[in-house]
Amino acid sequence: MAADPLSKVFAALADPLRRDMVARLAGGDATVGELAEPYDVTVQAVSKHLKVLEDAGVVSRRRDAQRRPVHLEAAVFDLMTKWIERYRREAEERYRRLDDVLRDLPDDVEPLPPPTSTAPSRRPTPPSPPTGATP
Amino acid sequence: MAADPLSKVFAALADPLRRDMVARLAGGDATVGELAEPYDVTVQAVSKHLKVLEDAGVVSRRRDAQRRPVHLEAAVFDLMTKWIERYRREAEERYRRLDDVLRDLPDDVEPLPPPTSTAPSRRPTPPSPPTGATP
DNA sequence: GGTGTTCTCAACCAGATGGTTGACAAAGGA
DNA sequence: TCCTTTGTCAACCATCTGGTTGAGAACACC
Repeated sequence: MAADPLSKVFAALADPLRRDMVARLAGGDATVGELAEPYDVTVQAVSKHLKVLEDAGVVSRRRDAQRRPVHLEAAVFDLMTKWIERYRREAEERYRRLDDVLRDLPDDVEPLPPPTSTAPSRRPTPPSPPTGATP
Repeated sequence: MAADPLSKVFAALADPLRRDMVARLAGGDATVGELAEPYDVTVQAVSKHLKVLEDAGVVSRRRDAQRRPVHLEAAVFDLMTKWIERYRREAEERYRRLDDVLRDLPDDVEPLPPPTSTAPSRRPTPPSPPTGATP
């Protein structure tokens, strides 16, 4: 379970029940019992889910007597959006450039059938294999 | 594996090797062999990873003779950012309001010690239990 | 002190996941 | 035609995951 932060956040939100809890926590803190109430699972299961979310930094827990109010940490979302936006933008940029190329083609050139051949070996960096792609 | 789309996308990106492949695909399409090259795993393993990404709609594959060029589908990222931004905004909104309340407190009220008691039972809606939080 | 409430920990189980090897299909080139 | 390249499929294996039950810790209240 020593995964990188980004993997943990994505994995934490890959579960619909956990996403549902996050959605509810966006409306205010809640105890474990309150969170478990609408679901057809034991409190223990919910407690495990919360541990996953906490481990990923998505939520934090205080101590209030025997209760453990859960609090949504909106900050981690930045981590994801940054990663997503980075590569989305890069990909879109690439298509914009491709469009330019196609538009600027002199008329006597055949307009390329389907763009078959793989991108011209423009691999940006041999991205240091399994580092987690989190530069 | 009949998970909802959002779960599939999050799960697909929860693996560092898959995220790394996405990062590289943002720079241009690539074949399975090219993608596998920098990693210390078999081509079969990479093929499996690509199936996960394809199943989640993150990539698509063409057919080019015996090659299968892989293409990044930037569109699915919208799905994620929408979900993320929605609850991030909701949570931040909540804190803005909390700040307002604290600022507008009459001076004779004790400024609240550490904010201990759970949020005032303001659970917005019993959010239709295990629907997947994908409204 | 005893009781009830809230929550976590440990052990267990079924199913998913990520990796391997081996076989094979499909296409290009000798 | 035969061989090589490229990739998938199938079987197998170890580990992770999400659920359960049972036990117990920590605290409030009688």
